Amino acid sequence: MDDSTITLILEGCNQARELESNLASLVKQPQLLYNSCDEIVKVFDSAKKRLQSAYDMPHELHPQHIQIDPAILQELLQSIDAARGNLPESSRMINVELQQGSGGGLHLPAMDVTLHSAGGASGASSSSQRPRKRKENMEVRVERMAAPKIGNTEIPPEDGFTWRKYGQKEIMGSRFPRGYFRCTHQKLYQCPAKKQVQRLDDDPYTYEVKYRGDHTCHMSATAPSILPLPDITRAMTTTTSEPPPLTSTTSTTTSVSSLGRLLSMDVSLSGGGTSSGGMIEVSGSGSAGGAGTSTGTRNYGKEVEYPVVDMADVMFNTGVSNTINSMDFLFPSMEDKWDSSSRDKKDTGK
DNA sequence: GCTATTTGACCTAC
DNA sequence: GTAGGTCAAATAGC
Repeated sequence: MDDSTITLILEGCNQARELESNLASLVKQPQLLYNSCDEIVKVFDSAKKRLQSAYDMPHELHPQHIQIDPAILQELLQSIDAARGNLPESSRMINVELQQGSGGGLHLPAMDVTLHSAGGASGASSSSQRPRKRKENMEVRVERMAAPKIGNTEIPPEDGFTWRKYGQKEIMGSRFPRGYFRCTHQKLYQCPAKKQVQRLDDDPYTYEVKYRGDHTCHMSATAPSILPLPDITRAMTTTTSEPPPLTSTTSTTTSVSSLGRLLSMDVSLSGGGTSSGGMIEVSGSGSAGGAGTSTGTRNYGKEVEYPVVDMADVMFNTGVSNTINSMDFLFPSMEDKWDSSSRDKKDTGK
């Protein structure tokens, strides 16, 4: 390997570290943050090209996939939605590919995500249920998640939030009952987020999860952990899973695509596309939708921590980082989260 | 004792 | 009137 390539890589690492050290201030300046990311990507991209030509590497390596806390992904999508702005309806399709991994760390199940406005009159419901007018014009997000095929398949898939079950009901025409959950922090932070979890009749190993309302618990200064958008690297792990099928999307110019490149995942805006297994499909005119995130969560009292990788790890897809770096200052500690949780007293006085 | 889950009853949109 | 959604008392687990 020639020295110039190594120099280039080191330069990229330096820029990444610089970005890391300035991240706290850059989060308030999205444009600068974008530029910094773009510069780093360019440097690594250049190094990659040199390696490709020098070692006769295939020009398109198998994309390695980063697993993202779905909650963080939601926030990412929220930002994407905001960035998308006035794009025509037909251009609002965003495809994000999630790969069900087999390596270490928390591996999130492949899932389909569909966003649509609950108040939208034109959007025909995918279900046969009659439309039900909501009291609040809340956005409804529908996700499909794979249930564990071993162990307790009754446990809904982890999604990065803490939920409290408040009801379960047999649904007409469905073999499985529907579970009703609301955010654990509903009382403490008036968080309106709710979700419904139901197993599919035709596929008991798949859950359909409907999310209503946005998490506001993270907006409180004392709220449990939530990550600002740029912190998505916090919740990413790399995986050496099987090469996925290529996504067929037509990119349009947007910061999203660069962000996707940065994250080594396929993120693009397209004028169409289909949703298939493992594909996240976002459509509709989302507003302030998008739930918050957390770096860890409890599910039925069990906490799961999301592994962390360095940005350089992300870029090189090494997935070998085991260091908790200085980015930590950006994130509320799990201790804080638990302190908050412990303050979430039982809802009394009903 | 505190918190989460279960589950029958009740409320509400359609 | 019916089905979906929510409440809240009872219960379980730590």
